Amino acid sequence: MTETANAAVATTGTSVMDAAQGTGSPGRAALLRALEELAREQGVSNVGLREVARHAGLSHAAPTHFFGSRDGMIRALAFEGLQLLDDELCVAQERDAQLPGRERLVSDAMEFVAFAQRHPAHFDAIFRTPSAAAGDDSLDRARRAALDGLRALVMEVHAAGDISGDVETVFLQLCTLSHGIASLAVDGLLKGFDKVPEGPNVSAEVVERIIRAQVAQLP
Amino acid sequence: MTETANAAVATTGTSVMDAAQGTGSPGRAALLRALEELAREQGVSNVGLREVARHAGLSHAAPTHFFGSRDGMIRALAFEGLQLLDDELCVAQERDAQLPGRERLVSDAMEFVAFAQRHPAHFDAIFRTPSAAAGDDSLDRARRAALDGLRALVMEVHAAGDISGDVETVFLQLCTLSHGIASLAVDGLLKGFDKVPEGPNVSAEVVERIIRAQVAQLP
DNA sequence: ACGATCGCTTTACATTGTCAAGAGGCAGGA
DNA sequence: TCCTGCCTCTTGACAATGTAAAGCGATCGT
Repeated sequence: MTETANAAVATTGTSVMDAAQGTGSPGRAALLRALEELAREQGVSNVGLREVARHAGLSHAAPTHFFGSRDGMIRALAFEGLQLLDDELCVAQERDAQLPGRERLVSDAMEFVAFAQRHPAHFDAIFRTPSAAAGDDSLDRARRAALDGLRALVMEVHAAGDISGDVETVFLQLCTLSHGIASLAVDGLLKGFDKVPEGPNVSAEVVERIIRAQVAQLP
Repeated sequence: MTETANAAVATTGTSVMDAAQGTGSPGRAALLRALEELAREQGVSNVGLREVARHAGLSHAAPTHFFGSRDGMIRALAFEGLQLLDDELCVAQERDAQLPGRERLVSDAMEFVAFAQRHPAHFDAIFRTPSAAAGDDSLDRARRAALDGLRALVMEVHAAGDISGDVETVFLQLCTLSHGIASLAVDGLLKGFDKVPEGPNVSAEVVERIIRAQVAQLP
């Protein structure tokens, strides 16, 4: 039983996504909440297995029981985060369905950055701890699937004639730009720039200015 | 002597930059080389203090002797990397001095992600391990200084009339886009996209396509 | 010649991640 | 009813880690 625990959970669900929350024993959920809270302050890769257990009020071996290993625990948080990301992006796309095409692109990219700032621990686990996910292709697939929503939106806006140019390149531009903003914002590395006010997290206005400039410039 | 070792080194040099290589005892240099090699495969935050010492053929306490702590060791790698980044960006800017304005922007941004792919351990230490640098404002300042070259270039190109629009926003666009590409490329997260060939590291052509599209669209 | 500093090791200790072996409870079947 | 198995979780142990303190030889300034 090296990592069968989460592997089983990951392949049992109906969709690829509902792996994390699926069958939630109270202990398991408490551990994930503790991990999230600690990782939000220290970064995922700096939280310890036993620290999480202590914070959740359980014995030091509880995490390995549920997740198989420390990496398994982080993977579980990543899956939970992908589910969350998918949900939030879906409701945002619904909400903005009647906006003009380019506005929908702006909104979607902003929503991605907002997700990273709302759930920094999840964001970290999903996109910035690939070492913990090495050899787990299910996470790779889930990660890619979560981005398909944005890809589809780009194609839709392109088909409607609101933008032109190569669809995949536009998609890559939006992905990398959003990821860059989110990463820098979460790490507090955007603080030193002009026009970026200090504060707990980067204001949405700055994010919006960057993304809006980007989208407005699309061919 | 909590962290006086590197703090002393960091404030002794003539410039802010030459902190890492400055006074290099052979042991210290060997440790940094070992750290770089190990971090290039495992990621900075997954390499252990004793592992580095072993790899360098020294006793397990050698790193703390030179760097004060594990975090100090990572900070030292970050400073070394900033020096390196500054150098490489400078020679690139000289080399491209006679190119048209927008080409210089493209080249500079590409040089940044090339740096990240050439020196993933340094890139990681500089921009993606802020927890290790917490409370060390000298690293913050050095990080920002390293980006001033790009900012100056943007201002120059703007002054020459090759681009218009808000300079700081353009600068932020280029920074966040480059950082996003570099981060995803280093973590191997760009592999699953269409148009991105598989391989050890993302080909420069893809990077160029994204950045070139970005720059071409600037107002 | 001699103390001080540099470069590094040895020893020691608290803490971590992981494994094996349970303990207690709840379900279902005989 | 009792037995069996599973599910949740603990206890105990072990190797490995990060950090601190003390020490040891060489080199250097005085």
